[in-house]
Amino acid sequence: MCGMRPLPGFRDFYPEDCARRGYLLDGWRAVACRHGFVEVDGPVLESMDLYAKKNESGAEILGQLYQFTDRGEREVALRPEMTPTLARMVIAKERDYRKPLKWFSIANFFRYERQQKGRLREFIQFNADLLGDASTAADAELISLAIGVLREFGFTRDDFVIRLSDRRAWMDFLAARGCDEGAARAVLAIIDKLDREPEASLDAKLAPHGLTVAELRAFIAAASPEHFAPLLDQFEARGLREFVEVDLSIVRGLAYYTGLVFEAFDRGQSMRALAGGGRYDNLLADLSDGSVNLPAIGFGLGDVVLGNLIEETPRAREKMERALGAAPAAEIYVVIAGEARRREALGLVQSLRDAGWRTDFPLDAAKVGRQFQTADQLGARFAVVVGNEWPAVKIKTLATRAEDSVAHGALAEWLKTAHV
RNA sequence: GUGGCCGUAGCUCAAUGGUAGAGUCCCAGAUUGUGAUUCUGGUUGUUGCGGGUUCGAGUCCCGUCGGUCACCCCA
Repeated sequence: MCGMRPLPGFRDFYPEDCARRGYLLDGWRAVACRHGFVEVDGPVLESMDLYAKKNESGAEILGQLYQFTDRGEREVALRPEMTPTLARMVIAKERDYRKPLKWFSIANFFRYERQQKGRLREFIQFNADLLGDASTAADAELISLAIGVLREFGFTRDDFVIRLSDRRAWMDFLAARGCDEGAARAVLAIIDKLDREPEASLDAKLAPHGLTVAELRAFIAAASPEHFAPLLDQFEARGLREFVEVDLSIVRGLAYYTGLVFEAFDRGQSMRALAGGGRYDNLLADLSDGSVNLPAIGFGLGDVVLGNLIEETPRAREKMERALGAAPAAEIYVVIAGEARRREALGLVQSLRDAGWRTDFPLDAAKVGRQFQTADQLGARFAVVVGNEWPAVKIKTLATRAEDSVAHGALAEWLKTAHV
């Protein structure tokens, strides 16, 4: 009310929302580290030049920037993606690091677009990039990370698939059909819409290039597996072959991709791509005017679509709920049964906290029944009752309602054995 | 930027153009030290906002803001 809502496309994170977000970020970070990637980050605010330089033709992209003039008269923008920042960082200090670079980042991004399912104006994205290695082994390593991230949340081959494609296959095909590079780019944009636009309208767009939808579909259907055989073998060796398939209809929208491109989809096809990426072997050289020439491959994965798919997939949702349930607001609730013992209870609370237990207690005098109810609602495993029996305390295991009694000095030991 | 649908209590939703309601949540209590149920009581509304039609508008019309979905775009 009172107009005190967050801006369109922006989110408040209440405790349960923060817990969910933490679950996603922890999973991303854990899997990336497990794959030998290290974390990097950059500023939320960047100079406009960083984006203007990369997208000479991208007036559309510039129009989606949160852009303004700062108090120092600088033209700046909130970051809409990680790649320009990453490219700048790599170009500046790449000689300080052994190759290949295996970097990942977890960052929030801002795009001024109308929101819809799976798309907001501020979102969080996991980005991973492998730089300085142009091999198929590097391709497989990066895509395996994408698979690993999705599997981490409980998804299986029944839930998602990575579609592999290669722009070089298309460029060779189109060159053989007489398209120059500019025409080929235009055709790629049309291929990107194959399933979304009526065939007749696509045929009309293809006519100037001497092509038809039928011919494109025939090429997609005839996708030569030999070309992908070395890559597919890498997944075979990792036991991940079932998570990938070749699909040349994937071309991705960005102009800077130079070869392999891929997208992750939910098997139900009920939402937009979960993740997408590809090779951009020329970008660093282009941005650094040739001074840094590193091949690179990377992908991004957003929190919004991933969160939606987790909610819609029972196996994944249950896994998340288990994880969140395992981290209650309090493990131990100290019940103060007699206010005369509040000082002793405070000392006990402090010692439990120092010992590493998530501990809570009532700030005000309250009925014992109410205190137990609070303990229950916080998700505590144990209630420790401090009252007349001091220096002994009662320990109640809330789930079983079993009660035990120990000297307060022996509580830490009791909890340690009970916890195992 | 374009279009469809939607906007009523904190939340989920009712109400033929005729007195704005239910459930839930939250708070308090049910003979003073034991939590899931139950019972009782209580708070909460400029019906998103602004105009218009009408004797009368939550309801119909226009605008606006927001939500949602699709187009555009997808880094």
